[in-house]
Amino acid sequence: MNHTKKSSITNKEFFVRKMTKEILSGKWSPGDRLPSERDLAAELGFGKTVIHSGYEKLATMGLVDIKPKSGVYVADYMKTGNIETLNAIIQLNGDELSREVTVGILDLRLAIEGMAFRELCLCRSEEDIAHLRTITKEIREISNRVEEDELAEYFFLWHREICILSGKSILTLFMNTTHDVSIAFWVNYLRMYGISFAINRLEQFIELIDARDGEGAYNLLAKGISDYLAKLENR
Amino acid sequence: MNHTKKSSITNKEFFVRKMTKEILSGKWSPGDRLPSERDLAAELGFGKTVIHSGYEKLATMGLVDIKPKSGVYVADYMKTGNIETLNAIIQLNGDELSREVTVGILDLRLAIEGMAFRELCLCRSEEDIAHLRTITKEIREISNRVEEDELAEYFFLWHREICILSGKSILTLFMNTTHDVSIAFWVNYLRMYGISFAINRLEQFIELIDARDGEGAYNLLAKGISDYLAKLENR
DNA sequence: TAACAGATTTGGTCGGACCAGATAGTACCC
DNA sequence: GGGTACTATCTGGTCCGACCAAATCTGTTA
Repeated sequence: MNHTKKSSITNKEFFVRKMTKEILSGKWSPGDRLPSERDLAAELGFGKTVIHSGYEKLATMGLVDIKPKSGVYVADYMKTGNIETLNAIIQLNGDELSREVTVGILDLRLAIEGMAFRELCLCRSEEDIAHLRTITKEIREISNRVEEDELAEYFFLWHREICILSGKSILTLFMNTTHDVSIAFWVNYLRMYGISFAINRLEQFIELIDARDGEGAYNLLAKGISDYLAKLENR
Repeated sequence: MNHTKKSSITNKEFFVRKMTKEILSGKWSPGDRLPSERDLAAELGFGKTVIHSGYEKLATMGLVDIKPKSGVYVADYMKTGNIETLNAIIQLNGDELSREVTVGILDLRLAIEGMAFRELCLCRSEEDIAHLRTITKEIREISNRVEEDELAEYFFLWHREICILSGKSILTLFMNTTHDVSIAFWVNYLRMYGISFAINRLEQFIELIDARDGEGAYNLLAKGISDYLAKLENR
């Protein structure tokens, strides 16, 4: 059983990817009944356990509805899907974000991070500032020797750190929920503005937090977002 | 194998709940290595498949990290968790929402639904208005004969309908992501304001959408949220 | 002390079995 | 002909015990 890409891919993963592609490409329509676990197991040569587990995964991705003792049906995922569904769609499209998706993400980021910035400015300690400076310095050091995917991850972690330091753990949990979709955004962002500009922006945020200027940090975030959207527009 | 509570509870559910309690109660610390699938299976008298499946579930809840061929480790869930983690925490606390969580949810709702209201006011058709009136009428009719949980579900669906009708499917996906946590909110809301007030509020929204007054709808939403928080404060 | 090789432990997979609810077909009765 | 009750079958859900390959540990060797 060789799946060409990685020999480490499991049968479950293979099945999940196969079905994801089939569903998102429109081979099946919402409401369609998918083959039973037994039939698929026999057809693909996998165990029923694998198909069962795979269907469960697809259900958490919002792509199928499992009706016990009845069957597995393609979900109306544009109505009932969730972030996981969005992640699947983005991955299939090769990390290309539509403008609509981008606007949606940035609106959420403004809500989440804006709140985090304000909270952090109220409670930030000297250690917090020092910590932010340290990880920013680290990003600058590694920035010219890592892939853009990895760098995007670091930028995500930097902004998540704001949520963590703010002490409002609920913000961190929401932030993590948008992880995959945020990475796709950061890759685009870094391509558009360049690494140097992006890191400078991080340092500007730190200065504002150091000065306990919550409104300033919020406004800088809002301005950065509207600039990005404008630049995206006349590209 | 009798678990006293419900005879219908599966071994997998039993295991997941047990581990969820143990992890969230602090019996294990982030980074701790949990017992191997085999050991737990032997200890609890379950099959290894059950434990395996249970660990997978706990991983999607963000409570554990599974390192293949190595072991299962308790995740630093307050840093790396997601919405699923939040759902687990809320369920363990008996659907009681802390003020911090409530504020976080409402901030997100304002971002998501506020955008949906504005978009809908730009593109709403006569059919949209008629549809909203219909489902609102349905809610009024069933409101005195269903459980509060079910009614909360209807209120969630009403607000999700705003996202769907707005045509911005990304908003719907985000909205669905907050489902569980939103239900907990709506139960609280309906208890606090009463059913009649809540339904009247829905009808006010419809009038504003009919008049294409996006700002008005946004402001009404924002006012409703700040009122709710204020009422929550001096309770 | 460092590196290699084998034994052990680990999560992942598999297929066969059983359960109980859903479903559809059939025979029956009014 | 239309409704009803029964039954055979199909479904997802669960469970077990065995096997696999990779990660890890251990003890020996150079």
